[in-house]
Amino acid sequence: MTKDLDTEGRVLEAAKRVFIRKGYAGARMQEIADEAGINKGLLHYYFKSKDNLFSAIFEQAFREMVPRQNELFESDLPLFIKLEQFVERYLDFLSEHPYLPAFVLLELQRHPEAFLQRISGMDMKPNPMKLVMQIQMEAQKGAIRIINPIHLVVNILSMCVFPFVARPMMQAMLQVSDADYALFIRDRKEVIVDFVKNALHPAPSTLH
Amino acid sequence: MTKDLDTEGRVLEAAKRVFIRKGYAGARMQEIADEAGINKGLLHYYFKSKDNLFSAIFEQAFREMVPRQNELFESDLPLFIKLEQFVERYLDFLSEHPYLPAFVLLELQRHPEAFLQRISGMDMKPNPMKLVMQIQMEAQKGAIRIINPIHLVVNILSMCVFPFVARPMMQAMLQVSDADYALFIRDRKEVIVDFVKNALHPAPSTLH
DNA sequence: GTCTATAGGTAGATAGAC
DNA sequence: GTCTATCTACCTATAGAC
Repeated sequence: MTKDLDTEGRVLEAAKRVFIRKGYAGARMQEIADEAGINKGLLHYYFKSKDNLFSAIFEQAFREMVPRQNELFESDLPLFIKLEQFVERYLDFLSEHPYLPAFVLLELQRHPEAFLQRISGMDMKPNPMKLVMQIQMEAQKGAIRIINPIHLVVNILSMCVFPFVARPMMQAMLQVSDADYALFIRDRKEVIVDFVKNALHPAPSTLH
Repeated sequence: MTKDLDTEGRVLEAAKRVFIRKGYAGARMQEIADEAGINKGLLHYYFKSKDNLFSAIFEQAFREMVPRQNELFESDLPLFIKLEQFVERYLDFLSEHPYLPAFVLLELQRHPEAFLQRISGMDMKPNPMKLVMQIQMEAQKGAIRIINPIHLVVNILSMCVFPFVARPMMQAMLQVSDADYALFIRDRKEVIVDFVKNALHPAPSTLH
């Protein structure tokens, strides 16, 4: 599957696998070379240092995660249609890259200075402001309950992403196999959409 | 503040700080020794190896996080009271230990074999079954909407924990300072409780 | 218990042959 | 471009004086 790539491409593929599995500190240049089917010397020929190689991988991973969020933030669809589309697509994407969120979020937490400024130079900071405006408009029209839009966005992202970040603990808690967890995630598409729709329903709550 | 502890206690405190900040692979025994105000040799006198020391720290961190979840799972209070109490207390706890969830969840993801079996020997696996039963009862009575209880539990945990795991990205997205983020978290207590209550409201949704 | 010194291994990086 | 061999630095762990 990686046989048709040139050497630099194979290195990037291998580095991505190893860095995502082990993190920056746990990754070994030797292991990346082994997975790419080359030797250490050649690694440094293509990427001068471990830092360089990691930056390339991290930026790529970040570029994969964030534009999917911007789908939610920047499309012009009606609110609930947008919500459905986003949850559907994002959960599909995360199911195909289940270790990506933990990698991005954790490395971000461990090297905040270095990367936050690199990201600002990437002009792809997630920008939820358009969505925030849309939510406020809907609330003013009375179409949905009044809610702080920022918290709503964070709630949606939380329910989508957290099951991937916390997967080992969730699986231990629920005592389910890998296959069953995949089914569980698939079910969440509908569950999350319904949950949010109901939470936004404009009828006043009489529960206490 | 750590002056009144004996050496072993100071080592544990220092190790916890360093491991949580850097992770297992990124932590250095030298740094732990420095933070504890002793030298490397003495570290090995108390804990034979880095692995040993890490296990002690990880188990302690795990023991701090999980019983708080069990508060939600095992108390006998009415559903919504329990929910309010849990969100309030868990967010307070996480605010005091903001880096704990990322540490536990990530190291769990990177050493699944070793720790999942250790945890099963700790007889403190989170067990949500009692809460699941309670949710089913309430739904049968018609007091709340019919919902898969497992997904409801995961939704609640997600909305509480995710903002701490994803903090750097959230702060970049929302462009808020550390102090403002603390206020944001404080606001979430009420937001999450309201959001869940409304989502569970038994009135049928007419939105589309 | 606490220290210094160092062994033993491995990491990232470079030099140079082909 | 790709390899082998090697340098240098650092990390974990141990030995042994006090």
